[in-house]
Amino acid sequence: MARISESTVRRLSHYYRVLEEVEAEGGRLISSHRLAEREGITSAQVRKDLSTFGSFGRRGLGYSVAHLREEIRSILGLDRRWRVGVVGTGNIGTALLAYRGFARQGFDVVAAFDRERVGQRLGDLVIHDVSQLPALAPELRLDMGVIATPVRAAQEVADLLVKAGVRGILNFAPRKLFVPAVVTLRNVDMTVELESLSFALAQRRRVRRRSPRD
Amino acid sequence: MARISESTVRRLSHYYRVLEEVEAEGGRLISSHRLAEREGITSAQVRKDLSTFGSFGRRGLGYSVAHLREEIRSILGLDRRWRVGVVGTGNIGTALLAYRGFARQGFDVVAAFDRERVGQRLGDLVIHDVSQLPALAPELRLDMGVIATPVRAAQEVADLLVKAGVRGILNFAPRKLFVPAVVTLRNVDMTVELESLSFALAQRRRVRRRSPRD
DNA sequence: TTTTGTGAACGTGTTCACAGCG
DNA sequence: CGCTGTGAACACGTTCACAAAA
Repeated sequence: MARISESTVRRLSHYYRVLEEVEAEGGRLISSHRLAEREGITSAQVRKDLSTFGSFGRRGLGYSVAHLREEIRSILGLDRRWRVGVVGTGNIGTALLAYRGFARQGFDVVAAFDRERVGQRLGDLVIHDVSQLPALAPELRLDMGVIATPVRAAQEVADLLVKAGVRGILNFAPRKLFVPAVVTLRNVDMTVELESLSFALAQRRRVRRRSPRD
Repeated sequence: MARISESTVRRLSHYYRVLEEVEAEGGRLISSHRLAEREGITSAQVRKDLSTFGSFGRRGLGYSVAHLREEIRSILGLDRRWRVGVVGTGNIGTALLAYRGFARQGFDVVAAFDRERVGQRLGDLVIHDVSQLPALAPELRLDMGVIATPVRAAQEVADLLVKAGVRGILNFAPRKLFVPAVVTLRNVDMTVELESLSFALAQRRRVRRRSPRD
């Protein structure tokens, strides 16, 4: 199979969500055009993305909503359950633990770690000290780890998670992390997003000043 | 000025953070090579990014840490303060309100909205009902809005923020929002990130199964 | 006739490689 | 000699446009 771009995978997530909605609304067929419309992209993009994985549509008709949803579900690996450990139980960590949507989509948070708050309950879980991660690793069998700690602890936690055998890490700390190539890393960096907004707003202002009539 | 890519701006944020660190460590000069190393990218990328905005380096020497940091600060619009309104005071909204780092970088959260919890205090702020947004808009003079509400309210809140005159929106709700072109929109979607991890992990497994000796 | 699936064309972002300058 | 700044080459993702199929 040809290499699949990160952007294709992200769009697959979006298609999946739209399909869930359309299905709930009772739609049975959907064209690439309508799917594209709801995501604000082109229909060619939708067809190209989907064709990477197979021929799911029927010419002249479109895609079966239920069937396509099921295909994407399988492609994204949402047809199985993933064991997730969350490190850091501040607001972000808590948000992840609280959001029922994740459990519904196959992500089970099976352990929560923090340096403080050890022993406290958080939902069904008891908070462990981060130092317990290596000892608990064999029993937890984590697939993924979420880093929701302060910046300064992030790399150390990443190392611990890697040693604990996770194959994916979702990092919320605003810092570049280094992990072995076999471990997949995704970053969510609110600082970058806010600064990118700041740039866009400052930029408009600059452009307007420089060329008031363009 | 040539069109500036989204990825260049995002890297600028990263450079900025590295420069702050290096400065704190007492470094006075930095080469594109060293800067690149800390971000895990190529030095050509660093030079290309920076050259979009000017010639900040000195051949044979590198970049002055303090000067480059200041230049990027100005480019990103962090040399002024932005008035931010947060809608939704669940875990995500609270995280934003609580994180001191934002205030330090020029983002002042000047209002918090929610449907529930109206009248409660959150830090320095009193929570208002979302319906009060139009009435409060002239006095608040918001530059940006953060949407940290449940999915179903997100588009409605976006419309309210646009009417309130914000020029930038940071959206945490996992749904495509439609806003006028003059308003800049950035999305943070944890669902997409988790599903992209899930894909990567499922993918490795598939690849391994298909070609055990490659 | 409608809509998919897909090569070809296009555009954008990244990397190369080296001239230019300190 | 070292490191920046930058055209040229390259790689990759997106859009076009149309043959194929229902």
